[in-house]
Amino acid sequence: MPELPEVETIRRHLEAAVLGRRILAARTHRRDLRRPFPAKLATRITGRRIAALERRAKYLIVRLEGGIALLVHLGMSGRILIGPADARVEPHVHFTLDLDDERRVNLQDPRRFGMVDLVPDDKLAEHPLLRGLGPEPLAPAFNGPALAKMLEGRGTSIKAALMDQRRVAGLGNIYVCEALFRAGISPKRKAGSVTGDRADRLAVAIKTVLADAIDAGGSTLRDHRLPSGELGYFQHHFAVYDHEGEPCPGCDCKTGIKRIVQGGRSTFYCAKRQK
DNA sequence: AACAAGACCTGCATGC
DNA sequence: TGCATGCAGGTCTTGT
Repeated sequence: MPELPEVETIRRHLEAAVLGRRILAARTHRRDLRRPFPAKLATRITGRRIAALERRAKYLIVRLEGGIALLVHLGMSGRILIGPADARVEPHVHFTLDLDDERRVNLQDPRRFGMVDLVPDDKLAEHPLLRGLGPEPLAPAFNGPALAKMLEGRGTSIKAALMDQRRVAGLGNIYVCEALFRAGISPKRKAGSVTGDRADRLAVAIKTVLADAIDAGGSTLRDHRLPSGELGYFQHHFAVYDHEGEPCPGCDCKTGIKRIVQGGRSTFYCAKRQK
């Protein structure tokens, strides 16, 4: 499910809804997701207040008082929903936090590709899952030259390079396709050939598509929900993603939007407009 | 070292 | 109706 805009949307809504609340009870409802839940997780976080909500790439970081943080990844199908603390636990809800205002935070993830870890604040920066991540694309320092440098010498496709979290952090299949369309760059182009003006255009396209998607609450194809249960609606603004066979919104070409497979994932693009 | 392919899981749409 | 197939927002591991 979630790429950077979906995680950022969830982060913002959680910040408004649960910042400062105390965890009265925490429960895991199975022993693992993609990886095991940390040992004694519930015991170690019970009684603590939620001190900050942050995001790095597609990871949500829930800082708790006392110098520890939950590191959460939502995989493909994960959501975080807030509901009443006395409600029945829904199917596929694997982790719950009962708060001091009679509400419950539910982590629901049918495919269980997500994960939760518990990390001391001073160990976060060197955590194995965060250590190797590339730059945040919405940071001011991310620009054409910085992007070109990350892509320098890469023989792989620009599509595959942008999907690689070590190069740019937080992009996934949807927003890579959409950014390449906005920048007029073919997904098949060699990553290392994206330099100069092209890299400038791509950096701007990445920033704007992410910002637009965050403004729209992310994209709900199937699973993504805001913590309130509301849908995101950026899917209505896709130019190419999931639009195989439809006319290209940017030109009058006859072929329309094509779908190819790169690295086992669908890529959508306009062969005329993207070079 | 870089890159592609396979594995991990469930649910849903499609077609026979 | 039932069953098989393929596909889905991501990463991690394995093999070339």
